[in-house]
Amino acid sequence: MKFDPTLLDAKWQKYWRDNETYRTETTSDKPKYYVLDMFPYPSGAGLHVGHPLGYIASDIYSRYKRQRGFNVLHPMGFDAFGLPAEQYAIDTGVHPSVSTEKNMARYKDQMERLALSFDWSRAVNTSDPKYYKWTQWTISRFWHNWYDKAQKKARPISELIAHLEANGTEGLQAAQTEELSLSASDWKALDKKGRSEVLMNYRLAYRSVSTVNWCEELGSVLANDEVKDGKSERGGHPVEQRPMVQWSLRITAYAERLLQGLDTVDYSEGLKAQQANWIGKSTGALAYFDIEGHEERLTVYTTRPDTIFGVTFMVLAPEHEWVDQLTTPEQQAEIDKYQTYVAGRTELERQQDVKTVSGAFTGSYCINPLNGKRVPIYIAEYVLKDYGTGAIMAVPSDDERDKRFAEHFGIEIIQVVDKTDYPGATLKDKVGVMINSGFMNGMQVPEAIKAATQKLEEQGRGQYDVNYRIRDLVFSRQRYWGEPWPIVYDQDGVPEFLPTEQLPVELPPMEDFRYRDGKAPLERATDWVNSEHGRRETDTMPATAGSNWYYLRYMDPHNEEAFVGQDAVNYWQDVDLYLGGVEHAVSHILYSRLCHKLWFDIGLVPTREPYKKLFNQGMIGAPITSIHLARATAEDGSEHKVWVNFQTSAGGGIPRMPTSSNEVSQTEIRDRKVDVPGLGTLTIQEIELDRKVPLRLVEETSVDNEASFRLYRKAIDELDKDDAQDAAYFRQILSQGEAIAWTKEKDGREYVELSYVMGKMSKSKYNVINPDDICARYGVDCFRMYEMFLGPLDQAKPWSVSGIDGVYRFLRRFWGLFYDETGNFNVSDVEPGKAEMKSVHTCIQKVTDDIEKLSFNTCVSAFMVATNELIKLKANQRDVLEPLVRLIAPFAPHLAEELYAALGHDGSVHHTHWPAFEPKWLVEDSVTLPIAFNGKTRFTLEFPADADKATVEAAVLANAQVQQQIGNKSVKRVIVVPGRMVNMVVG
RNA sequence: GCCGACGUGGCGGAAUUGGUAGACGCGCUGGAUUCAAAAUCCAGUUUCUUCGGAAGUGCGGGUUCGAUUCCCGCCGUCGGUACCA
Repeated sequence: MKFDPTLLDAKWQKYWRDNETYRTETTSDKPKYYVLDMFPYPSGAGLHVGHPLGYIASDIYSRYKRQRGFNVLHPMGFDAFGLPAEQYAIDTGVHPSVSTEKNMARYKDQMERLALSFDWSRAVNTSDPKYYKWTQWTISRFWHNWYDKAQKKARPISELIAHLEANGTEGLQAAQTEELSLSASDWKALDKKGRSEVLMNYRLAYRSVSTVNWCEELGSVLANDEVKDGKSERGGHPVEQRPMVQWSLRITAYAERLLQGLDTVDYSEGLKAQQANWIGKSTGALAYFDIEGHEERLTVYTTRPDTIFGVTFMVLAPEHEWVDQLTTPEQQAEIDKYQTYVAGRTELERQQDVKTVSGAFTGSYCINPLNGKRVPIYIAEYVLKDYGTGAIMAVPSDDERDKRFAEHFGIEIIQVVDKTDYPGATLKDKVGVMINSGFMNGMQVPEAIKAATQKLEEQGRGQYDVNYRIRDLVFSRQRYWGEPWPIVYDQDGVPEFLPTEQLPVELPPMEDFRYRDGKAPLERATDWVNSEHGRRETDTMPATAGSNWYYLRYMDPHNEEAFVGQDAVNYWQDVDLYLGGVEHAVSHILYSRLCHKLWFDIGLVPTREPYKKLFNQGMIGAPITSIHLARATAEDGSEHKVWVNFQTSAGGGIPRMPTSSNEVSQTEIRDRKVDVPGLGTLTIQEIELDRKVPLRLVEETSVDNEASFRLYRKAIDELDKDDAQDAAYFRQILSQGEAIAWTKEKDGREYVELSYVMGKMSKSKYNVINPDDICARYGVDCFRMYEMFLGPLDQAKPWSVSGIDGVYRFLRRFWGLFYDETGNFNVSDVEPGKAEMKSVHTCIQKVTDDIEKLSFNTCVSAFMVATNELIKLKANQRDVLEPLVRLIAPFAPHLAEELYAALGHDGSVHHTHWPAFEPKWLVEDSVTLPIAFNGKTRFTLEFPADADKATVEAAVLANAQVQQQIGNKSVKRVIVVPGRMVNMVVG
């Protein structure tokens, strides 16, 4: 049989389907191993070559673990709810349920085609009512619980009610929206509505008025992580801050545990840092400042209580609730004016311009609790309402922003920390010696922080405090395509979470679900809203609701009694290896960790963390090529249309791979001159057209070792019928620059040089490279191994097809170990020699180690090395080749299956054991050691493998070559590292 | 600004706890085979060189018998994040 990958692909994929080779038992006597991929949103563009990188890696690992005797759970599903599907529906008129269904089928086909060993009987779809019944149920657990800070865990609301009935809020240490003070009789006196409002203050899923990111364009609020640079991550629409009634999850209750849990999991340092950063823990103190002429004391949070003697003014956020009371009649006009100014600023404006100092004086004064000094109270937008207490004590000597403010308003600056010993130190470094600070004078900063905090506490004017940057998770969206909140309101507007029997609350079928007139689309489904149980909530949940818990559903996907069965979760426990893109590193991981911790608290899951090990694969990008038509003027004043290449005209160097989903920023044209043959130097006036060019029309060449992309004139004619519109468009734009556009090659072909950047593959950028064509041409095994061979898994890399031939050659050579040139099976049962066995076992050791390290690129190279060696040895013995087949099975499943059968076995190679590494084959009689002089290797010498240090040293010194090197110098020292090398210090 | 990652041939990238830098692959050069091409096979391929060697892993120091690896200080690239008090 000759090597024909296309034939093998078809044959064995059918076999696997027919035999359900990858079916996973829910429980087993075998040890479990759970390998999870982040499930995709099924977009209309299908899979591109970037998607499978992580899937192939996790597949190899899963197959490896199966062969090591584990019961492996390796599932796949679809994250089908969310904005993209809905937006697509609005644009095209196709209902999201229809487009999603179609796209999922296509994704599944493509994944099966790549031989990914998913157990499809376990697939989930977040938009399926059978699934989102339980998504709604998971959120009910938030509703039915509160967080007890004393016990550091969630407890049922019923226990909170019992506490309120017995003691009111006395002794209650709960995570809450605001501090409540209520006696037991107060509680008992409350009616249903009143009690509901009190409980809402404690529930882990709660409704409140909060300042949210509102995006008018999308007609919905957005979570903090859905906002980038003051714009919506999806679509780049403007986002404003707006107070609204919203459902939220009380993630702040878990801030500390989410932070500490990071020490117990195997995530990369960078990822842990990102999570920790998002949680944003800081320690410091609250300080209470008396306000002249007022009863209340102003509370501020500071990380530097030691600098309190340097306080010369106070600042409140412009939206702070006390601003009105504190404003004196004389200052009223100024404060009003400033508040109006701030309210008119968008989030983006506020972020972009942080250097401008602005603020207004309220007219009121505070008293410094430690030195009694009278300080003025200002408002300014650099103080944020939502962080700390929304008010600060300003220390202009040690804070850059306070300093700018003080200088601008002519406020006194008092030095309190002598940092002469620490040049360049900032406030955050917390170093220096205290001066002008009363009892703290002479103390080092860390000591002074403790002293100041202690003093505040003693006097009842402050206390030690911990602050977290993380905000509660806004969990409402005013959109259609998501899980409805299963909440109904009675006549008095008291909300009730529907019981499990009444779930799921299904989305009503709607034709038109555009956001309109400031109302959520579901509000228009009036029959649905006015249900027999009461008026329904019309907000839906964000896309993260479904992905928070999907890893649990895979364990037991068809359970109709529970979100996951106890037996299943007790067996599978948690995810051992989680693979996915770095773009989900913060939000998705953090939110599902939150959910898991709640479920742990209430006894639903046995582990504290959902994902033991998390690995982020790098993105595969492709060039995004663009053509630019510019209007330019020549020196004689005549006007021309010219093609310009942004990179070359800007001299901007070689574009690199971005590693996130960020949009590629357009390079500015710094140098506005272009040379055009026959016209001289032209000055570019304006870019008239800027159009992405489909990558398949582009030829890549290399000019001065830099990649260069060219569009040839005749390529336009190759646009097929599907792209008739594009073809016409390109003809049109190309004709506009006709006179001077084309550069002629020697052979007469004409081209335009294109600008390019490396970026994420996307349909809209015309740079999607589809794996199907490559698989059809080289076979799936080759595609899989090539993707792994591209480089380390966690690194971002550009897709390049150059090099795939090398992998293809390797596979054919590997095949050639089993079959001769005429296609006859040619494996002998002769006992192999030592050299052959050494090759194989070197390979077994290397591949086994490297799979464990997820270093798949080096595995491929180990296979190549072994194959090259065995070909040289003309090895064709069964005992050499059979272990190799089992070893390569996770990488090239079709090839391995075929060869395994050819070797005379029944059943699948993927159900066999992993070849055992036997170190004895690597033992050599002699070793070759490098001989170095003063650390520089000169030559090598051979020694018996068991020679000790003294023997080697003696042999080296007796060697003629060594003596020649030494010459007339003397040997000062000889270092012998047995089995490694010899180094001689001569001089 | 802060946090994190990275920097090795023409290119993608290898190098166990510090121990022969450049594995493996691409590309390129030469050769074999062929009427010819493709495919395949063989050899070479860091740079410089007076052909003895010498230098070399972003730059400058340090530790060490020995540094791509460890330490200090820079430079550059990428990613995340930010009036967070």
